[in-house]
Amino acid sequence: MAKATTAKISETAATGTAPTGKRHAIVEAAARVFLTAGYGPASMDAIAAEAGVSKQTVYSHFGAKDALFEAIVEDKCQDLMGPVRLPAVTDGDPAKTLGDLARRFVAAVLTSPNMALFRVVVAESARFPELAEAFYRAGPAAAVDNLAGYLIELDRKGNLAIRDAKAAARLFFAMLRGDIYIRRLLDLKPEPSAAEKEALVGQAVAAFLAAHAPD
Amino acid sequence: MAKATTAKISETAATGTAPTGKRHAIVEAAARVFLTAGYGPASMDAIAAEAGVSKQTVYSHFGAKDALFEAIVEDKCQDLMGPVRLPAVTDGDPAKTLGDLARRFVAAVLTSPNMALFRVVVAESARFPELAEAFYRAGPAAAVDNLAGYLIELDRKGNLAIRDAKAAARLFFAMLRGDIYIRRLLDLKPEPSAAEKEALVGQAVAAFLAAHAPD
DNA sequence: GTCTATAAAAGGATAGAC
DNA sequence: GTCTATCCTTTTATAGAC
Repeated sequence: MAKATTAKISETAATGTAPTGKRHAIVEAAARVFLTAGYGPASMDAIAAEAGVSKQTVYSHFGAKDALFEAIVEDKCQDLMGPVRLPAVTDGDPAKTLGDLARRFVAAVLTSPNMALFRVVVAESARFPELAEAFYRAGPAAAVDNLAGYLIELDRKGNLAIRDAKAAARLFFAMLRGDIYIRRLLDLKPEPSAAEKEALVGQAVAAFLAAHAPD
Repeated sequence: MAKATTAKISETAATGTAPTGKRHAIVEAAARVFLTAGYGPASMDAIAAEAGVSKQTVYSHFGAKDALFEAIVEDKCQDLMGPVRLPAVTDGDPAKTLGDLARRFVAAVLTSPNMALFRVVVAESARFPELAEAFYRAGPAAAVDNLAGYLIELDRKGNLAIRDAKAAARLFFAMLRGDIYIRRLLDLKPEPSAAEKEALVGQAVAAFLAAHAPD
């Protein structure tokens, strides 16, 4: 409750609306509320309270509830694919490279915040089609494109036999999602343990390599 | 608007609340509204209007909104796994048997009504955990159990090398869901064409057989 | 820019007549 | 059992003072 009288330190920075620090607080609070409660049940009052500001301040910054929601989701979509990207140079053992990628994929994707984001985007896909599109492009599609490039390379080298690189990449990630992805979506299971993740990775990589063995 | 004066024909049938025909109308209307709009936005007024009855009649039959929702979802969960079940005798070619199962799976699961059901169950998994559990058991889990039995049989006969039957069955269905399942969840794609389904089936069955080839 | 009220509407649930 | 009319809470959004 104790409030500093003059906390206006860094406000002449950005171009448009100055990030007074309150704007940041609103964004973080809105993310928490939207991702735990969902779009409908998340009230602007709850968001304002969580951010420690008045409701009018929220409206001053974002105008309306749907605009705030869009801002939050688009923001979260930014760092979806960060961890799930192959390194620039991939000259090692394909099994190891794919295993590393798979490990990063399950570690990032099955995370609770990530599942919460996906859940709310799915739930609101009818009302916010652009967000569904943005999520898919920033997440699954980006991952597929990234891997497909590597698979073409492996095919060229003769390490694997890949007919349709994108189809193969999709299959790879589908195997990695596995059944756990469904259970995570339905909130039936907590984040998998390290052992479970490793089992998932091992099964998927082995199956993928067997399915695309050369000759 | 024209209403028959005496439409009470079959009401002394069931045990508890008599299915006057209006109850059935309410169930069908509620299913439509809940599955298209989602739980929150689906208003009891809209359901009553869609069913052509008064709101009080809806409350007389189901008591509250959440009870109605549970009744609808549990009802829809009944016929989830109907098509996706192996026949009693499975003595043919494993590739063909698996292909048939896969075809029925994608035909049933990727259906719009089915996706709508899954979407709403996912969205409300926090508020209705029992429904999420019921859905998983009636759908994915039942499919896995059913297939796992057949896979054990194939392993015994030496047709395939299956270490963990349930894990293998989960992998099979995960491959079948593929990337399209995500796009369908996000409402980015309509129901896949026959050719797309066949491609999905072919890819999954081939990969599965390769991954579990004996020797 | 930020706050404290307040307006205006929607929706879940109930009362009481028939 | 069914309907019409109503209550009451919640929630989005705005008005006006500082």
